[in-house]
Amino acid sequence: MPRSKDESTRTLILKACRQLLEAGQGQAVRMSDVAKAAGVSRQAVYLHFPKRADLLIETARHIDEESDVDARLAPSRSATSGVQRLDLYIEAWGNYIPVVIPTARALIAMSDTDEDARAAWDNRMAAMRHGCAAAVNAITSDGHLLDSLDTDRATDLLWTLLSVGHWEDLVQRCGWSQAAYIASLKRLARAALLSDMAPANA
Amino acid sequence: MPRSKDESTRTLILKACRQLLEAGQGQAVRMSDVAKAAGVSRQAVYLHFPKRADLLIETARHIDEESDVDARLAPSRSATSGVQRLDLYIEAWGNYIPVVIPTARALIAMSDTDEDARAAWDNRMAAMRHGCAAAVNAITSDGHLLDSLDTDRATDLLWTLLSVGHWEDLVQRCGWSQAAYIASLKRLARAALLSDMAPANA
DNA sequence: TCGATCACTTGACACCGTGTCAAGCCTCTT
DNA sequence: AAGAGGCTTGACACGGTGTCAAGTGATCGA
Repeated sequence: MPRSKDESTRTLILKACRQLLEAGQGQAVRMSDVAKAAGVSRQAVYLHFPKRADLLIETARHIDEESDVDARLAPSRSATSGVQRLDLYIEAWGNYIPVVIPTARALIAMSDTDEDARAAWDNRMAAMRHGCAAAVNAITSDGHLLDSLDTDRATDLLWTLLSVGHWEDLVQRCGWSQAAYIASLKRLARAALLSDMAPANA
Repeated sequence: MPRSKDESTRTLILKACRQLLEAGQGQAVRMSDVAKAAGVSRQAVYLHFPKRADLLIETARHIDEESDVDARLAPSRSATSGVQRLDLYIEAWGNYIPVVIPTARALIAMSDTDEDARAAWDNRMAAMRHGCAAAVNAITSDGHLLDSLDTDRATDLLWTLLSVGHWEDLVQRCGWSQAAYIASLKRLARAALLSDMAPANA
């Protein structure tokens, strides 16, 4: 029974994996769990994803597609000022974090032991960094970057402020609402990057 | 052969564990590795530390003692202004992070699967938070806290800025020097917490 | 209609790291 | 001489990953 075309076994597994990661808070999701949840044998999972790392990596990609990550980032790309670009990027990425975080956590945990997982996560973080760099460049073009910062350092700073760890700390450990997180990050990023010459509000 | 008193087997194991964690960058340190490094049987390790989590927790405590963590924190406690207390606390904790980070990483990794490890790490973070709260309170007393923040939120913010994740991002992933990290964090914390009324330099 | 192939199932097994257990050994104490 | 403490040795159970071989049953092409 080769499955209906649009609900291929592969997709079924990815959805099951995602769901388990989102449901089982902090619990390690095993290959057998995923198989059971997908209504498929454990070996079927290995047929599609040779290693656990592959499954997690592909689950992350699957989430990217399902939640149209490109569309989320579009607004910031068409911003008309550096500060606006900064704000819109923070909104886009900051609101995407809660979507990927369960899978991201699993991937990060695997990074300790698995080279592929590590590379995949680094890749994602590099991509995110490009967005940061773009915002910093826009701010620099406007002449609003803090004098004491060069663009690389500013990018480093913004990148770390937007790290998933920071989100986890504020939202999950401190119990901030998502809205409060976004608002705070906008303030923080401005305070960290902008010179006094820059406009105080967007 | 019951060991010389000041180099008890227990201490030998703790030192070996610490050394392995510091040397083997990112490699998972196994119980058998520790035993071998301590020149002791694997069972001897289990005799002193029933679970791997116990070993890691005690290693962290051992590091605290060896590097006199209390002495490090003393200066910030005797600060004469809020801003100074903030600076001194950032220096104390920020310079301690590189000392504990290898053990901390291992402990954090275990937190995913081990409840004791999780509790131990949460404890440490709670203690760190108290230092943050003290600094925030001192700033508040001086009337320098940003109007839009209450003390809890300000503490949350400072606590997340001082998280080990933030340090890892800037120092390990972005390659910042420790000095640059400390300097940047002082700026960032001031920008995040202080009102315009506050003195610009310490 | 036969037979090949594809997609999956079943069940076994190796490997690794953690944690447990039992027996033995050496040395220091009384 | 007896005991006890502190360690060693070697075995084993368990759980999770990853592998392998054989088998099943639809579907598709000749």
